[in-house]
Amino acid sequence: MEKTIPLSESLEDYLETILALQTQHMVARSKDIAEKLDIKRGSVTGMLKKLAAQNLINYEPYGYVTLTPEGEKIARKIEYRHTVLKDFLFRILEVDEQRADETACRMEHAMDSYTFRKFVEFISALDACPHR
Amino acid sequence: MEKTIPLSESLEDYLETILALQTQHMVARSKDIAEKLDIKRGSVTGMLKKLAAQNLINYEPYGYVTLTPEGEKIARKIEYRHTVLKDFLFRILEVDEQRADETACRMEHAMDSYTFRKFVEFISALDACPHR
DNA sequence: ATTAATTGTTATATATAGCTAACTTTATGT
DNA sequence: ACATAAAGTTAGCTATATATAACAATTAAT
Repeated sequence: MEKTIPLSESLEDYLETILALQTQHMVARSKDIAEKLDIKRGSVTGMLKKLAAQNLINYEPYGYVTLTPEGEKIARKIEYRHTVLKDFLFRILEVDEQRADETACRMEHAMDSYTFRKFVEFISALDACPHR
Repeated sequence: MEKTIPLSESLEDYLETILALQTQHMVARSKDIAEKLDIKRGSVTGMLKKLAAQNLINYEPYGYVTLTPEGEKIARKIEYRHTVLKDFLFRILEVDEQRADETACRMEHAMDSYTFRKFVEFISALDACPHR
């Protein structure tokens, strides 16, 4: 049983970004991670090592980065939250898309799983309600 | 025009806590701030200096702490967000109160003012809707 | 195949925010 | 008033996450 240290927001963002890049290009390159997160290349290396140390990514120096199954699980969770939150902000609150995206990015780390589940139920109920 | 450096989440939490203590006891004591935030006394001093340096609190070594008008303005904003978010989580999502409180604590820093305004409008509309 | 450009890494430095432990100041109890 | 307790401060340490700049490896171009 590997102890599951809760990940920092930063590390969660890295996983989410790696998933997105992997989806587009099969693998993630350090440079692209840096660009997406608006972080310098040099800083990325250290974070990749941390993720690798926790078995969340496959990382070899100078190699491509891919998610391990555990890493992908977490990344998909964050990605899902991002999608749901952005949809709420954009479609329901009618916030402009860029702002919705940025705000979702921050909010996605703030809810525990239980609360998030309740939130999803709430949105479903809302969408099912014909009176709006 | 003082440049308004955006405050860190931590500093916002300090202001919010100081407001709460000030409301209860007229002034805030370092020890009580430490307790509320679950942070050691020693750590609080440094943060109070930062807040004082930005003119958000009145701070004299060994003295009581109070909010300046600017500090109070920010503190009330955060407090309001906390209230609204907690209410949403507790009353609407039906998350238990403690969890609602903790989650509100994290979410209150994640929304920009515009998005939050939209959120408040949304909740008002929701409460006004008789079909639920 | 060399050279040049790009990408990745390393080492060092910075900022934030926390802790501990020793110390100082202020407040309390008798 | 004096001793003790409580509160506040300080200095030094830690961890996280970033940046910069020099260097190494890889890739691309001719």
